[in-house]
Amino acid sequence: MRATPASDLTGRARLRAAALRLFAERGFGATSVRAVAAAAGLSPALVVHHFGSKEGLRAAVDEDVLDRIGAALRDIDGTEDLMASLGAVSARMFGADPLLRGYLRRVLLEESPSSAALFARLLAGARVELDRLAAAEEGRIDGDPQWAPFQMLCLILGPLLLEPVMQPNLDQPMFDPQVLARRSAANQRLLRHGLFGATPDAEG
Amino acid sequence: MRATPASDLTGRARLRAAALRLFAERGFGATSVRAVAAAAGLSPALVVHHFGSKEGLRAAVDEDVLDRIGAALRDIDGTEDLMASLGAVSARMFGADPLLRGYLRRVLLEESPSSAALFARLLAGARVELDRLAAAEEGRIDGDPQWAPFQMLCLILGPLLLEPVMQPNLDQPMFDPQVLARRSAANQRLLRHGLFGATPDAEG
DNA sequence: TGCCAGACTAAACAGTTGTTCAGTACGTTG
DNA sequence: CAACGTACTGAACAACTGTTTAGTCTGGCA
Repeated sequence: MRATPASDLTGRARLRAAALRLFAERGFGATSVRAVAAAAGLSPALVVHHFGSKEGLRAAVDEDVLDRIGAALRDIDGTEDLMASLGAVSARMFGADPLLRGYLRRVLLEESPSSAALFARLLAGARVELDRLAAAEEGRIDGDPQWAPFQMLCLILGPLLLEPVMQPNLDQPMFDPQVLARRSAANQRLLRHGLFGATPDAEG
Repeated sequence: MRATPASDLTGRARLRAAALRLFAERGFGATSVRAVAAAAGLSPALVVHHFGSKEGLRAAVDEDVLDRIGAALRDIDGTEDLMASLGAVSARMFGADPLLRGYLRRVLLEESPSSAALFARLLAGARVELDRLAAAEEGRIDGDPQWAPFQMLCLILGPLLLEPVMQPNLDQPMFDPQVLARRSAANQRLLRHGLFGATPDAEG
């Protein structure tokens, strides 16, 4: 599928990749065009040749990242198993690439068209997911039904956003597939029964 | 004659306040010393005179912010009412000042001594809070007891971190005291019984 | 073969960056 | 009074910023 052909190892792609890394690590404002070019082993002038400006480079990186996430979300949309979908969302989206996580972190906490679009999509997904969960459960949501999807997103996105401060307090890598699966199971348990399980039977 | 020589309207304090605002709005890397000085109506050279360097200024702002938060947390430590404490944490800490929220957002998502110290403190608080909650409930935690406090922090910090992307999807100001109280009640309900309430009884 | 579009570069542009320096104003202390 | 420390300033510093320009190289097409 993803061929990664030579055509995508061109200067343009190298610059975008280097920018993703540096923007994720240092932030957009603190990253110079020269630093990006140097990291890609290319000339600074090539940035403006390919992307028009530094802002154009950011737009290209944004688009690339959002495309990747959009594709991951689309892949998941078909799933029917609750557990699998909740877990898969986290795994596919955020487990993948530490750089992607870092970049996403920065995107999500500013108000921009990109971030608004991404969050709207996540919110819609959370609502669908909640409906499924409600259907599997008895039915209606107890508390504030409008706030519930936001709570769900907090549980999913929280570890992503707080990774830098949470990780030092944990002994296992937060985005290891196994840990991630365990976490999404815990999230689901919390959403269904709260922390203090009403049904201590079932799953071991 | 300064109108109020009361130790905290001096140039030093004005610079710190201006820096807090600009760092919160644009980030540290994207804020120039000149911009800070101009916002405070002072000369750029005064920044280095008082704080040694731009980095020194950041340290001073960090210290100021963490002190404020530490004080707020200390005030709460005495509380006994569950609902009140969970709500009060959010209200006192984050409801207060939009600038503080913005700054905190940036601090929390990088790995630094400041952020590590702050999060460690929050984590300890969450554990205490959870113990209280568990005591009020029957007893032990169902799922992963080590992860539970992190989930709690996700619910509390999530809206803070995601404010810029969440707010456009809501019709009321997220950090309005009333909204905040409702949110913390919803969080507590979620933690106790999950989204699909087992006990639809009274509520305050 | 000649030719040209596109990838790519070195050098230079004007503006901004954090920081330094020399010096002024002023309240306190000797 | 003089001397001093401290808040504060404008001007200048070298280094860096994003961007421009003029030019070299290369692969494909006429």
